[in-house]
Amino acid sequence: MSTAQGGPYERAHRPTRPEGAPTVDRRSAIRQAALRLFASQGYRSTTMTDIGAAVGIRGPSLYKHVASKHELLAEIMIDTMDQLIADNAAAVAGTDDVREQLRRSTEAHIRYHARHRLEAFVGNREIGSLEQADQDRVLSRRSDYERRFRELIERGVAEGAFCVRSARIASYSILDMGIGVSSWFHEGGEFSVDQLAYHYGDTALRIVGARHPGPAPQEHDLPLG
Amino acid sequence: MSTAQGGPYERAHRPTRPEGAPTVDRRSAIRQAALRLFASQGYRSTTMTDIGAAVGIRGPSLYKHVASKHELLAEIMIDTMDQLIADNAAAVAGTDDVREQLRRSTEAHIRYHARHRLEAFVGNREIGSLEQADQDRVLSRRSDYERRFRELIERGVAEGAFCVRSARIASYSILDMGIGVSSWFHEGGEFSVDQLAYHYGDTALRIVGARHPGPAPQEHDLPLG
DNA sequence: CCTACCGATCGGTAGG
DNA sequence: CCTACCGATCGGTAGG
Repeated sequence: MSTAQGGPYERAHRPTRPEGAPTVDRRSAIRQAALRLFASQGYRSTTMTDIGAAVGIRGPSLYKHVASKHELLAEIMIDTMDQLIADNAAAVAGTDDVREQLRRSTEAHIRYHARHRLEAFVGNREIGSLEQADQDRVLSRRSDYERRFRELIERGVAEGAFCVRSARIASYSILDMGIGVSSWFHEGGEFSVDQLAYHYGDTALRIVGARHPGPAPQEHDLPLG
Repeated sequence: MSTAQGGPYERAHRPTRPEGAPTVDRRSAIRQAALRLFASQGYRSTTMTDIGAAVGIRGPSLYKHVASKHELLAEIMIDTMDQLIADNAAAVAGTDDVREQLRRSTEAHIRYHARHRLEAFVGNREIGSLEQADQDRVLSRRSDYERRFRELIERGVAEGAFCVRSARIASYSILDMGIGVSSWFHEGGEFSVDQLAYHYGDTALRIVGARHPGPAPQEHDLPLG
């Protein structure tokens, strides 16, 4: 059940590293190990002993670097939402065209869920494992993030660029597709991250029934069109 | 949150029911309570004491009705996949038109995820909590289910009815949208289950770039079209 | 960074 | 269907 067990031997009382230098490094190693374990075994099934073993120390020694197991999970999930929001802000900042903004927002969404599969996966599965205060922090960020997509689509509809019955459901559709990516994507498969992002950018535009820009309104034969 | 709690009183040593009659009823009550608790707290955080309390008995008494906590989870998840596959088989059986088959498949998918939110939610979150043999059973059914959508889309492309770059990704997109529904849908909201299913049926046809049937090929202005 | 250990929890069994 | 309880696990602390 445990992981990087170097075997029960040659472990007793290895002296500390050359004096406190790589402590910062150590902390991120712990976080990374925790993330991997949370993703593969679940938060609840991962023990401090597991996390310690993954970085070569005992469970109780982790408390020199982190305050608690909860803190590790909360940090991962809050940072994930902050990154998604920051990426989205950058995506919409580059253009005024609502179609292009939706394409870039979707690409950023997909890129994050493909490149940071584990963070996204844990972030979506372990919300209920957070303490109330941290759960509130994550959920309010998630609401912000969802609103960005919804309002973008509403604007597209208002401008006549998009055609959907419900901007809310269209935004959920696009977001949920991306969340799914974090479950099945792996590098080295049929598509690269960039190809995947571009593909989903197109799909998002299909979902919202995007019409080509230009002076003359165009016809198309889509359902709901 | 709990169900048939008769209160903590009048509980000590109630004699068994009129001889083995409602045992079947009891068992499904236990299963329903377990499902609710697994969904809200997670499998690992739900105790046999919790489940027992939800049906008005003590934890150890559950073992008169179920073999183990694992069995409860495995049953829920396997039945869920069997139901999805059966619904899909019924959906495609009613017509030969590939567009209509995709629409009905998507509607059935959405309907299940809206009507059986908890089953779908638990089924997607707790795969890692299953024992190996049960996990294999669930994953092989899931593969079957995914293949049905993928092959349907491949056929649509071959017939010239659909236009996608990757049938696999298109099928994941549609399936993942549905999975998402089980996270946010609740009855009494903006849409009924039927409206939601119809809406997503349209969206699926947009995703695959469905063209209208008929002798004359038509033009449209979709990306990837 | 370690060992020793506390306090609490939990799935399941024994025996009635 | 109950109480009593076993065996195991776990997050975190004490003290070095």
